Amino acid sequence: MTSRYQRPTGTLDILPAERPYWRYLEHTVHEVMHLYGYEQIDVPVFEHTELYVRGVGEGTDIVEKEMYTFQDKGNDSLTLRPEFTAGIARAYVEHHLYKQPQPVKLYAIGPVFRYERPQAGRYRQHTQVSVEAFGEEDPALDFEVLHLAYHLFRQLGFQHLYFQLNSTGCPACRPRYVEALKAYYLEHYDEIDADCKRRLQRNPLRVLDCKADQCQPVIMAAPKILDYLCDDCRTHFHTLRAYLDAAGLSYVLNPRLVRGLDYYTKTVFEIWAEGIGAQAAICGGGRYDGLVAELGGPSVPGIGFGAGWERIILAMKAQGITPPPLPPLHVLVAHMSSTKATAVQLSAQLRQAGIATWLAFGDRSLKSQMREANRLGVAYTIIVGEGEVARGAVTVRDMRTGQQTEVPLTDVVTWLRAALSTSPEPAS
RNA sequence: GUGACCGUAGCUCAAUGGCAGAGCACCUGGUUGUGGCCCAGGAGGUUGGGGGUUCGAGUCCCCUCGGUCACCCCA
Repeated sequence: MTSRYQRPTGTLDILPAERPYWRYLEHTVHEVMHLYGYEQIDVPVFEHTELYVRGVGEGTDIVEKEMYTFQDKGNDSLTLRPEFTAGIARAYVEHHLYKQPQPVKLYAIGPVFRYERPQAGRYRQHTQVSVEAFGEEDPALDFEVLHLAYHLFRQLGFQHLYFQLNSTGCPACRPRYVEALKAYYLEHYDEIDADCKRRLQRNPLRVLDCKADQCQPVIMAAPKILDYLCDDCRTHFHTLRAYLDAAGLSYVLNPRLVRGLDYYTKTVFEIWAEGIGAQAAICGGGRYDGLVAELGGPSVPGIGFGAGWERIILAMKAQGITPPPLPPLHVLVAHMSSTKATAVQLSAQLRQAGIATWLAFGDRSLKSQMREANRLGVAYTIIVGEGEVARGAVTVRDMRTGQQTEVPLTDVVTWLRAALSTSPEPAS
């Protein structure tokens, strides 16, 4: 049957079979965040449109063509969040968190929305964990954030990931670099493709990560931003690298790494995974020292990153990382149709006693109910048979050994608790 | 927004323009009340939708919807 309704383009239903990945990610993220002293925050799924225009930047693709913007009934222009950082920075300012001891270290988990053409690892609604630390310019904080990301992925079981690191300078030094880059590109104007000609006008730094073969020689010989950093940025970057090197956190120095959001300053980084298509970045972020001020707050530095759940899961599958399975049910209650009433009451008692129970429905053969029990992987099947009920008892079958025991109804809970505690690993 | 490829059973896929099929999954039986393995049987389809060509369309053509992948860009 073809379904009358289907999910909107670029959205995902996460069916039970997929859930273990999500549960595992969520669990691991909370654990690692706590380990590094980060606290969870939740911000609205939509904000005033202006926040993103100011925060993310007017000329960015996100703002120009990817936002889900709508008018509400009060004629306010609202936008489904296309990223977390602006909303979290807004909350930081709105609740005067800059008056608390700094740095304020936060993380958030939830859906973000961008109107894009879907492809491998890219969806219109996707899930991110966003990590943000405000109020500290010490490169030790950059190190901490990078190390947190590294730790998170190691904890998840990743072996082969590629850390990409760069510095994009600050308002003091970046303009000089952009001028130099533009001048260089104008000299090579007829060697670059149409996209790059357009980038040169709109967002010059982006020419650096052009993928067109034609542009590669030009990129290779282009001026490097690291040669243009001001003293402050250079010192910051070198200190961070020293910390990373000492910690044995290996990375690729990638002078072509630039990011599409306007707020980034100094440190920028991404983590790439293989085997998940063209959208290889499972994590991306950097420092945004001007953002809080841009949003009307005090001049407070910040750094953070976002990591995309769906891409992480793709990468896990590509690398053969499987999440721990959910625990199966403890018991299935099977019955003859004549004993169903007893079975129904027993299932309620078992659940009240904390025993995970599947009740067989309908009037089916015991064979069929046993097959169901086998499929569910329960440790025990409780057979509510006529003879047993007449004696005030049930038969309990150990699904691993096949051994059966008649247990008085009044003792079933105690019996099962004892049995389940001695054999926590159910039959599979 | 641009481009390429693809829509057949719940899933993965067959079917030269000529009877819509297989494997897996599901259900039932093989045991008057017993799972897995095995065996037998069953159910399940508007071939995404609409139009056209043709004696005849899953197959060819057009439109449309959807998916996938890539570009742009991003997690």
